[in-house]
Amino acid sequence: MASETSQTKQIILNSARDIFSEKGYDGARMQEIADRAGINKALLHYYFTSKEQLFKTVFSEMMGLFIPHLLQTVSGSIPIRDKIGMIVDIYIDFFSKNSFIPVFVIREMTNNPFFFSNYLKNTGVKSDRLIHELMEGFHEKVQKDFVIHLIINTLSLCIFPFAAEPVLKEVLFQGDDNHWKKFIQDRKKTIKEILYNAYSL
Amino acid sequence: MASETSQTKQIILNSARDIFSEKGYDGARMQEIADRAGINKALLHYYFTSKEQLFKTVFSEMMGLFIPHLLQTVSGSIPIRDKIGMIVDIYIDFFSKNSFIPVFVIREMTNNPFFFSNYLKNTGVKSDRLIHELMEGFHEKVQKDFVIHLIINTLSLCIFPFAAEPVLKEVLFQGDDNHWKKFIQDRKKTIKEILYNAYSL
DNA sequence: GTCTATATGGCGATAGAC
DNA sequence: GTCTATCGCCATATAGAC
Repeated sequence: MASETSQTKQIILNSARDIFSEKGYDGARMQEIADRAGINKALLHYYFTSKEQLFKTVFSEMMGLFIPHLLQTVSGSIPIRDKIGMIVDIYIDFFSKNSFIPVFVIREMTNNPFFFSNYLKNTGVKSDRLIHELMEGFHEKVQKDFVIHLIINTLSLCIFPFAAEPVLKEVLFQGDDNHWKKFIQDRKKTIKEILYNAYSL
Repeated sequence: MASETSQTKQIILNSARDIFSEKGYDGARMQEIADRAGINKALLHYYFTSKEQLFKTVFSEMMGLFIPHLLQTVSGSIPIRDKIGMIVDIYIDFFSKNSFIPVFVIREMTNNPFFFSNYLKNTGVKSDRLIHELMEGFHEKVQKDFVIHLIINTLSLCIFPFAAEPVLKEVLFQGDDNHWKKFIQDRKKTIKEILYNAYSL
């Protein structure tokens, strides 16, 4: 029946998400995805005709987990200081619980940059409009590149630590997971201070 | 003769570096590496017994291109402000010319974190000593985590933009490469200002 | 050292029974 | 919807001539 169907499909998607996150598109094996889902390869191909189609579905699902919330915050009519603060909180909290996403996004964005920009295009995101909304948030007149630096600085400070987590945790904290978790929570405050300072907010 | 030998070997390594950078370990094909080197697969296996061995050689060679210079700067006896300034310049200049390295490092560090921490271990890098050297660079007494934030902030601001380059260039600059290059040169100044500001240097 | 040819295994995908 | 069995291809790696 229909509910059984979609349940199996969702189990496959969860399994695929885990494997693609861990191994990347090229490293992932359909067999491994099937194993983790507790089914066989044939059934996998019954629901998703190809590996690429499965991947695209997983990719869109992942983006949908945090992009809409983020866009809504950027477009909101609150002061720019609060916008930045909220975005930092959203990013750090979300990536703390889903630390595989930054790794996934960076790896696949370099493997196939058009998956990402097409996703944005298809969901109707206009980067130019977002940039102008942020520009208008400043009291004085600011240049476009000024705001782009702000965007990239925020993304860098929030995303990079998670992308590099395995090595940073190992090298700087000798693999101590509790220390790492505490450090990441500290980071919300640290990043906000840096950005408020840098942009006199 | 010996010089011919090592010349072929070096051509293979250059070729392998390009392909591994572009496609990652799993995406890279021995055939493609051989093609770009202008030889055949059999000869490739004559010089490097396995794909993994070839990869490890390339990886170490890449790390050797910028890690030593960086460590030397951190351990130097110059004021901390100058250290940070120099590190930012080194990173941005080097990655501008070798933009494949951040992508490569992030992808492979997540695929196999121990390649990286083993590399550091084998080259005798003591992260704890580096942290303490930086701590002593501040006039007032600072906590260890304070310096670790500084390190991660610097790495984030310098590395992330290159790791995300394909998407950022497409989404924020509509693929305009000249604008991107100009923007990256600006970034040296921007990053230094942010860090000097954040740490009252 | 460098080549052609081939072994060997694994992977994505399909056929077809139930 | 779910399974077993298998096809066809491609990738790494090796054998062996020159």
